[in-house]
Amino acid sequence: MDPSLPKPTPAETEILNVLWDLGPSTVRQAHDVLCAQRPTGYTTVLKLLQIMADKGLVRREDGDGRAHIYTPTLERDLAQRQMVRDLVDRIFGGSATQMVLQALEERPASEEDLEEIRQLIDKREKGASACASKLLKRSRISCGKAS
Amino acid sequence: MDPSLPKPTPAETEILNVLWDLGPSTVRQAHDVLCAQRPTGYTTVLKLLQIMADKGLVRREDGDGRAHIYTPTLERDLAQRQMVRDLVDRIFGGSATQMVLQALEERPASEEDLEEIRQLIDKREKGASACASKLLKRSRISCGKAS
DNA sequence: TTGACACTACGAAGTACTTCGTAATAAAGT
DNA sequence: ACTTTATTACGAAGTACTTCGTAGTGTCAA
Repeated sequence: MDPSLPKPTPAETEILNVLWDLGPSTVRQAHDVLCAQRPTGYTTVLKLLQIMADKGLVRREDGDGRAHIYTPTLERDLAQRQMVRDLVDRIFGGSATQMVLQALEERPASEEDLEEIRQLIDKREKGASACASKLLKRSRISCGKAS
Repeated sequence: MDPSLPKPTPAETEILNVLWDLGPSTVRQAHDVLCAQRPTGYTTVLKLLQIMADKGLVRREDGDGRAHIYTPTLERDLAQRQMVRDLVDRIFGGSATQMVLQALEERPASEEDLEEIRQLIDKREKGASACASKLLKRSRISCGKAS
């Protein structure tokens, strides 16, 4: 069903972002948004979408009028995960953890963000190994001073 | 000093990985390793390294014999961070948090890994909350949330 | 010295990516 | 019907990436 789609190129990724934001769109709609970000020719967007349709990155359907409607083949989060995977394989030796550490190093995340990540980890740990002892080890916000 | 080096291409990244693993190396050393991973011509590696030297991705020095010695310009972790940042900007709208969430979604990390991440978050949060509660003296940096 | 060898320099071919111009076509207005 | 307008199809130019072959050059041993 999904015979491993090709990795979108930079220009293609830009278009995918627009489609994910807008939902199924015509060339014109995509072009208008894209053009607001960066001067772009209409036929450039058209061509890109045609190529992407050939590659299977987008689906092309007929709309009311003559304009076609383009829809990304993959959901945004799925595509994101694939791209993350690609990066992890290429430069982190397959260790997502290493990448996460670098990512957290790079940008100061807000407290809410950190909390969100923490919750995901909690869920993970709970699910991954139902080791009861681990659960006790968990303390919410550590209020102590330096470690 | 570091006039924003160009982003390494896939083939260049492969070579950088080898150089980071091996340390400063000759073309032959890099080629041997690379060739073990995937059949590669010697002059291909040579050419790539020459191009990378032109771009500033590697430094080229004279070795004992005729062979030059190539060294990555950037430390591995720094380069990794740049590439992460690039990905985050291109497909996560600049939110490293979103990427971390997807990364953790994608691959089941080991418990040790999760613990490591948790510790980093703890350190982070402590820094932030310490700023909020303890160091409220206005003489310090006014600490809004991390922007 | 000369031949063998290792390394470098250079060029060129093949592919992919990006961009746009032009022509063809269909819809809509006058 | 005819002109205008919006859309698609196609091709082509320019750049970048990847790969490798060939030629040049220096080193060392016999």
